[in-house]
Amino acid sequence: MQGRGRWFHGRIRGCGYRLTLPRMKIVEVLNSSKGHLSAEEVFLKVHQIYPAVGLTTIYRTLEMLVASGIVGKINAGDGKARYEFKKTPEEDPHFHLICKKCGNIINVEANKELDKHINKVKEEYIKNYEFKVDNLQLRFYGLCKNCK
Amino acid sequence: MQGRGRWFHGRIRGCGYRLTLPRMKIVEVLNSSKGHLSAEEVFLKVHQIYPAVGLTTIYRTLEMLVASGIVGKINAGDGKARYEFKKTPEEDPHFHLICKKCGNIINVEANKELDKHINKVKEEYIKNYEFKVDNLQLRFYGLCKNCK
DNA sequence: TTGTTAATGACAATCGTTTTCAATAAGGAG
DNA sequence: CTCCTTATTGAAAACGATTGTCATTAACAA
Repeated sequence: MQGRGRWFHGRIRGCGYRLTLPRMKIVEVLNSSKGHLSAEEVFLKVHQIYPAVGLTTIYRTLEMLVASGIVGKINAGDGKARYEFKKTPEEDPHFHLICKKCGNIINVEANKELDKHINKVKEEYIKNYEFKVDNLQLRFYGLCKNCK
Repeated sequence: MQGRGRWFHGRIRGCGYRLTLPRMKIVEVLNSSKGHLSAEEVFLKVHQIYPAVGLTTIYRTLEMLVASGIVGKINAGDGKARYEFKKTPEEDPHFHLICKKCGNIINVEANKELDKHINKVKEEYIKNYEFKVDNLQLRFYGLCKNCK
């Protein structure tokens, strides 16, 4: 990630946003964190390396990063949104296992076979319902290894 | 729905809840409404036929109905939960088309083929991640006919 | 009919998120 | 490098959906 430069810096500039200190710190934290973080979790982590940051800036920057396609946002249903850094600029289709108890979110690879079938019905829906599909989410709710 | 009695009355009693007037009115509204209603939309509709009702009761009753399996709850990501009445006591697997603009939710039938494949990967996840899957959601986000 | 207790409704409180606004800093023009 | 415009910032207040509190009411078992 150091070698060919950080793709997301260019992406931020390319989308017409300024490359500011708080933004760099926020992306840095997201980049070095595993899993899906809530806005407050991001705030706490950023605050450790850049105490001047405000929670408002976290929210605004996260929205900006989502709009730029650098960060994914998912709403698991517990009232707080969670954000995950995208490792690559390309779309990387994956699904989620969401633990009803601890709220933890696990990424799972998009099975080729399944992916094909989902895309088939997607085309059907576009035709039958005249619905323009931008993106889709497949989620499995239940109990994770630790919470069972 | 009149013929063999209202299955949900028995279900409510069976789950240990009392059959009260506000509850009957709320289920009546849900039963006769098409689509997915927010708590406030339910409140406004119930208020027309039973003005004494309070918003708090709407929320509490909706949660109770979800817990009883009479109503489905879905969180489309716009900050407000939506509720839909289940026509039958059995699970009726279906997916959702969610309009990013107007927030409208369209139910679509669960394609047999797709359903089979989803269940296959579900079994995989249960094995590979030791994750107990209770239920799943497949959503397609985009623009509906009217909003395109 | 009565007594117990769940359910109700008004109101306040909570929580995540957004808005407002004056102060600051990014980065293009010169 | 310096200046100037304008996006960005942080603190605080506002917001909207939902939940808690509590005294009053009504289900329904006895």
